[in-house]
Formats: sequence, C-alpha cells, structure tokens
Amino acid sequence: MPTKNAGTATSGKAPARENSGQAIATVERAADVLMHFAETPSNTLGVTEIAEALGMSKAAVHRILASLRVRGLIELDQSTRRYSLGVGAMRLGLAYLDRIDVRRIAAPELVTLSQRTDETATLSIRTGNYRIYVDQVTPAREVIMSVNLGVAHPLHAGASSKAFLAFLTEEEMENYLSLGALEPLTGNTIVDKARLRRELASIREGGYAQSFSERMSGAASVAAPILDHHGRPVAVVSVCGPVERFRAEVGECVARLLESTARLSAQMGWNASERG
Amino acid sequence: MPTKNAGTATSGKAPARENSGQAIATVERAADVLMHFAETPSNTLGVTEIAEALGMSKAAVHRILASLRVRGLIELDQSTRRYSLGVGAMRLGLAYLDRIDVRRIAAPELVTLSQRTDETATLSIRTGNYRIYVDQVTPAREVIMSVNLGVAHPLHAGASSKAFLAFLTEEEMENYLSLGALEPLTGNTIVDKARLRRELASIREGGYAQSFSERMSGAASVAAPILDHHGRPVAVVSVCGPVERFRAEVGECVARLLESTARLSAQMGWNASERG
DNA sequence: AAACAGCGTTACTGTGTGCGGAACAACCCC
DNA sequence: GGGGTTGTTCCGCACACAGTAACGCTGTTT
Repeated sequence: MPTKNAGTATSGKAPARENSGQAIATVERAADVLMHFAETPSNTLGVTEIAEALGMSKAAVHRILASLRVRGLIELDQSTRRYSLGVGAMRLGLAYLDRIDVRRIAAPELVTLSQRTDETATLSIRTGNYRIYVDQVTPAREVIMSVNLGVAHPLHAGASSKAFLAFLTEEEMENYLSLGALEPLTGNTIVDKARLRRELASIREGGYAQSFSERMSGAASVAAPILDHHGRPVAVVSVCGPVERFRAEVGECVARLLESTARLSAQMGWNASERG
Repeated sequence: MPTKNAGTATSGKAPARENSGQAIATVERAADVLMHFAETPSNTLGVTEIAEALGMSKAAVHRILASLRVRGLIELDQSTRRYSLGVGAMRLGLAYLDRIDVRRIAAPELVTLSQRTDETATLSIRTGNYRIYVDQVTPAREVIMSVNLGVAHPLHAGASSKAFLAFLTEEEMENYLSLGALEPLTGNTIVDKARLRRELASIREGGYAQSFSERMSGAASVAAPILDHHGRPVAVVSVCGPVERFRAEVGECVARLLESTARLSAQMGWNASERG
C-alpha cells in the first residue's frame, strides 16, 4: 500500500519533477543547475535567474551553487556576484573526450547495424599510415564476410581505408599520397593517384565510401567515418559482404550505415549542423 | 597516529570534509563522485570501487550514480554494470571552453605562432593561485612538446607561470609568495624567494619570461602575458619545445611571441603606448 | 555441478538534513 | 533617499536520504 502522501501543508505548484525510481532528488536538481549553464547562451547566471528558469526556490539554488563551488564545478565572481562554470567542468569534459574508447561506444551500434543489414559490421581505427580492424559483428547466416582484427591495411584500398583518407586534412592526405606508389592488392585496387584524388573528393562529398574487391577479391563494402568534435575521423564503420549479393544491397546498407555513424559522431561531440 | 598529513597540503585526500557553512553535503558527495571519474586513470568504475575510494557506502554511491545518470552526466554499460562519464560531462567541458573568450580570440594567433617558430604554442589562464593550459597548437614535426590541458600548475615554476606572477599587482604577488615555501618541481625550480623576486622584476622589465626545465625536466619555454585594458594579465601565451634544441631558438621565439601577444593585448583593449 | 565470492541492486526504518517562506542586506537606478 | 532589484541568511518542521543488511546475479573455483 503506497500511502506515502500524507497531506502536507500545500506545497503549491509541485512541478512534478520525475524521479526515476531510486534516485536522489537533490542531486538531480544540482545536475539540472549544472546543465543549465551548458544550455543557456549566457556566460554567467544569477541565483534568481536560475531559480526561475528551473522552478526552484532561491534558497535551494544558492545552496546548490555553494556546494558545487566548493568542488570547483562552479565559479563565483565576487565583484558581480554572478556564477559561471568552473575549471572542474572542463576537467570533466576533457576526461570524457580522452577516455572514450570508440570501440566500447560503437559496439552496440555495430550489433544494430549488422542486424538491420544482415551483413558484417566492422570498426577500424588508424595508426599512422595504416588502418586496423578493432571490432566486428557478423550476421547469423551461412555465407558471410569476416575480417582479421589487428592486421594493418594501407589507406588507399577498400572502403574503410578510403573513408579514413578522405576525411583527413589535405595535408595528411597529400602526405600519404607522397609516400610512394599505390600498391595494388587486387586487380581492382586504385593505383592511379589522380583517380584516387577524384574518388576521395567524391567520398567527402557523399559522406561515405564504397569498394568492390579493391582490397580483397570477392569482398564488397561501404564505409563512413565517426567524427569527433574537431571533425576529425576517430574511427570508421563499415558494412561488408560477399560481392555477388552486395551490389543489390548497397543502397540499403549505405542508409543504415549513415544512420549509425551519425549517432556515433554525435556521441563523440561532432555537431553536424555546424559544419555539414 | 599516521603522520601523513605533514607538509604537502595539495593532494590531501584526508577525510577532512570541509563544509563551507551552508552547502549541501549530498551535492558535494555527488560532485566528488563525478570528479573521481575525471581524476582516476581508469575509464570505467564500479560502485564498490568508488565507494571505497571516497569512503562512502555502496548504497549512497549507487543512488548518486542513478541520479547523475538520469541527467546524462554518467552512463551505465548495461552489460558490464560499470559506470563512465556521459555526454553531459562533455557538454559541460565544451561549454566552459566556449566561454573563455580569450581562447577564441587567441586560437588563430597560436596557429600562426606555432608555424613561425615550428614549436608548440600554448595558452594558459589563471584560477586563483594556479594556472592551467586551456589550448595548445603543436607543429608538424616528430619531436615536440605537448602539455596536458586542464591540470593545475603553481605560479612560480615555468615560463608561463612566472609570466603570470610577474604581471600581477604587488599585493597579489606578495600574497602568493606568503602562502608557503616554493615547492620544487624539478632540480631547476626557483625555490629562493629573494631570487624569484629579482627574476620577476626582470620579467616585468623585459616583457617576457623564460624557463629551462623549471617546471618539467627536458622542457624549455618562453612566455608573455596578454594584457587587458587595465593592464592585467588575462592569459599567458608560451612557445615551448625540447630543451636540447630550444636554446638555439630562444631569440627567434621571443620575437615571434611578443609580436603575437602585442596583437592579442591590443585586441583585449590594452594600449601599450599609454603605459607600456 | 555445486558451492563460493564478489558484484550491483533493493528494502526498510530512524534521524539527521535539506526544504521553503520570509526576513535581511547590499546594491542599482531613477 | 525611496522603490525595486538582487544575493544571502535564518529557522523549525517534515520528509527524504543514509546506513545496514539482505537479495539476486554472474563468473570463477573446487
């Protein structure tokens, strides 16, 4: 019998702040105050300002600010008596960005992607002038593609590689191209640098790369980068399968792929609306 | 009786839970939990782990994590049952950095400075008796210096720190010197207060500071302040590199540095001809 | 297999604690 | 100097949070 509500003396409005089960209301309110600083365009905020925006009492806001201030998350300008975010906030942000390993964040998305396309989904990261697969999820069917994790691949052959190359800076891209001749891995590998440049421009334009037997005979794939808040490719996701049936699936795979990488890029801090 | 709390007061993790008058203990504990994620080298943390590290009960930690999770500051990996920082933490950090307008103004100048000197250019701001790096631009060469953003450094060791200290008011400077002994960070750190005073006078005179392994062994740098229209140092720009090769470059670096800070100070409203 | 050990999670109850309302104290602006 | 702001403090009561302990779960050990 949940008879908890003993008619207290009219608490008035009661904004019905949803408490999800066993959380601490005070902490949630403190988090609201903190996040309000991140969401409001103004740099500094006053106590009443916050109290009105969040529907809290001035006293409560003041206590919360005092507490956060002790821990460096909030700073107080003594002369103007206005509050702003503190260095602790920056430490948190940098810690988040430093520590995400893309692999952990991308893992569930790879599962989704593999299920929706019924093909293999992979994740690659770059190490210098090479790329390695760090994760893959294979679909539950008989004929599938499977890649070798941890093996180095050059950046000019295959969809995942080209997706990396296309989203590097001009300087880095030219640096790679100047390393030497483009080694052919199959008969379909692009070995002409002018043609590769055109292809990379097209990839940047469309947001994804595709490959039919460029890196490995019989394998086809589409790939798109995960971008961080600088717009740099921290990893590349691909969908790949046997070339015979993949042609018919390309359109669908690209659509699902871009949905996934868009979500992942957002988690890495990339704001697509800012740049494109 | 453990006598660990003798001299070094910086990393005192002692139970001395200072409550500054009218703060909320629960919120402070929540902040402790949050900051623990930023301070611990591990990416993910478990409930017990946090509880033991902070001397709290498992139940309390669990409730706090649940609350922070609702607001996106903490994420929970459902499969491993381990917690990590959430995207909200990143939003806070990026919001903090966006608000330091000197950072936005200085960014292009740091790029220029790094290109012209072929060394790392950094930007620092002051928070109380400490200084933190808030931005850096590294050159495109192999052996370079790189600093950690967001970490607090004392004001007496290293070029950037001394540049701050030298351009504060006499009162603020003496206040810092009266805090206690000058802690040596390397064998080259200036620990004699009389000598530091002479050095600071010289820095004010010349307009820039230099350091060879004072803050970090193997690192050398020159630094100069960005002054606002009151003549107060709002930030410090430095050029730094490996000590072996830096000696030969100092003259050139100082010249380029002062060009940059002169432009930036002008943008901040400082009129050198009035007081310089 | 089966017992163990460690984890995260939940239930419960008393009490310490944060809550709101209002009084107080600095401003600022006519 | 008065009205209207603001941020801050006081205060007592109700209630929400803390701790203890038990729970279920997963993976490891014997």
